[in-house]
Amino acid sequence: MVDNGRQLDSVFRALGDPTRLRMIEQLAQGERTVSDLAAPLDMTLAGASKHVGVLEQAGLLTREKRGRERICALNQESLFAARDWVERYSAFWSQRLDALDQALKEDGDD
Amino acid sequence: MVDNGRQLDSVFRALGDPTRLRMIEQLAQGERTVSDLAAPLDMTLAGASKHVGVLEQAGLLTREKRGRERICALNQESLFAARDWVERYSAFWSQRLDALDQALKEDGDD
DNA sequence: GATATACTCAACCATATGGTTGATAATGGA
DNA sequence: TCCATTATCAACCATATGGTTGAGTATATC
Repeated sequence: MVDNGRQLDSVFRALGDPTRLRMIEQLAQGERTVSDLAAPLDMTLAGASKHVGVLEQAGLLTREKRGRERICALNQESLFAARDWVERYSAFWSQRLDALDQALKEDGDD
Repeated sequence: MVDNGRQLDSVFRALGDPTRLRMIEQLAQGERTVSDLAAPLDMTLAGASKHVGVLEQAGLLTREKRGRERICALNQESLFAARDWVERYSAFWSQRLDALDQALKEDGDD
């Protein structure tokens, strides 16, 4: 088991760009070539390719050569790692709010 | 209902830095002053303050002046927005994998 | 009032990032 | 074989980012 723990920030950084978010949304619906991903974007193919590279680097997708195309596919693991982190820390916070709530309720309970 | 939808990327970008991830982890345990957040970091207070600003800008925390201190507290909403997005698109992808699985199974089912 | 504390702001610097163009490689189809 | 398609690479540019220092503003404490 790899320690994904401390490159989570690179996953979030990769998601921190509207162009790349769109790419992920595309890929959630199935495999896409780099050209497919580039098509809806107002950008050169080379530019789009660089974005794909960032997502690949962060482990969010895989790129497989098939003929002269490169087929991109989502890689769940990184997405799940991000989800787990966010869930964990928003949950912590929720618990604290609940506890605070409880304390206030009991305090005003005379 | 505000359209948070299209500044999600700023939330992810804010999370895309290890220093700021640590800050969020701190804040998940309760309110903290800017100095509290800065203490464990190898960085000037001014530097830490800028990071807090980024998180505030992205809506991930609120900063409230109390005496000469600024009390920082997590703001669930942005965190939840991030969680929801990630959950949604990783789920889409899972469904596709399941469907593919099913199709393959049925195909080889003679 | 004088001084220390907590923090922000502005200016600055080095590096990273998002984009372009032009060249190149590899594959597919006429 | 010849050309078009798909994609990457390298070089370049402008702007954003992460950090610093030095100064300034409130607030607390002596």
